Amino acid sequence: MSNLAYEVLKRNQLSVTESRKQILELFYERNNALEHNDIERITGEKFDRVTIYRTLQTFVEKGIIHTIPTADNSVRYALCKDECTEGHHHDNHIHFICNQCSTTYCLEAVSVPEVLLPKGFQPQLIEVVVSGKCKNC
Amino acid sequence: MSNLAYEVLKRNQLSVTESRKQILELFYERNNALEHNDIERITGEKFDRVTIYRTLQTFVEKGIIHTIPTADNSVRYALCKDECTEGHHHDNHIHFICNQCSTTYCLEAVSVPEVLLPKGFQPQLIEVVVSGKCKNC
DNA sequence: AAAATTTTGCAACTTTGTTGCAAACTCTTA
DNA sequence: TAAGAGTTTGCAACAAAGTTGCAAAATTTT
Ligand SMILES: [Mn+2]
Ligand SMILES: [Mn+2]
Ligand SMILES: [Zn+2]
Ligand SMILES: [Zn+2]
Repeated sequence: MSNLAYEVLKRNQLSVTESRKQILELFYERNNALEHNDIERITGEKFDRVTIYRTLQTFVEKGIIHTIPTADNSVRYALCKDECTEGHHHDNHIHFICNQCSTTYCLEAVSVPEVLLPKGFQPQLIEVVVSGKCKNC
Repeated sequence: MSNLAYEVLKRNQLSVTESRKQILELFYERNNALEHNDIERITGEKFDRVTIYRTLQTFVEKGIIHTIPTADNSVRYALCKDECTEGHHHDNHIHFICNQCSTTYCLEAVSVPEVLLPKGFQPQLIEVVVSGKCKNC
């Protein structure tokens, strides 16, 4: 819905522009992770590459989307839950990357497991990325 | 020791060349993860950028080193344990990246925790990357 | 020591990401 | 609802990261 994107932008004190609206809508429609490149491809030539970079960066800063670490060096982005706010991400779920269709899922139902670190190491953030075969492959 | 690198290359049926020996020695000396860029910097202008790319790629294929996923999009490499062989990595440890000194550790002592996935998802590889403050910071 | 094989370095190119700036757009306020 | 202030966009130019083909150099085999 066009309205959701609008509301989210407003709530985050962002000017509502065509690029921001459409890129955000894309995330709501697809409901899985996207890379810069996907967005460029899907939106066609509509927005400048630089605009897409800047939009994604803004969304990350505002806590609207988060990045997902991958073994190859691509950067993927996915929607945050509502608890994330400017400068403070509170995502506590793991990620799944399908080796076949390469879809990337946020598995909100699976929370990050405890890990016991050696003496002297103080954890701040734990990222778990599982790869394998997804439910559709 | 120059000899260790030599042996490892031989065991993996790789021709022993200056670049391979020196890059591999670097991993043994430093004993933590390195990125392409580190290697270029440390070895000075001695080897071509392309050679470093190709050497790292070869080492990964042979199971001599493995890559470590990171949230920013840098690619880090670290030595594998002996059980890794051509085409088959058997690393079962987690990684720690220090936010202060940005050193990346393979925590061999900490094994990857179990994760229970939703129905339909079949795990093949689980990557755990913890970031925070390391034992030296 | 020569021949066969592999690796290297170079050049040229692609892809990815960054920056400064004027023009276009969005928001505010009267 | 129109002008002005502020923000965002697209372009150009650049920098960094990664890839490919190929001849020359090095390594391994015979
Ligand atoms: Mn996620
Ligand atoms: Mn490791
Ligand atoms: Zn799949
Ligand atoms: Zn540290």
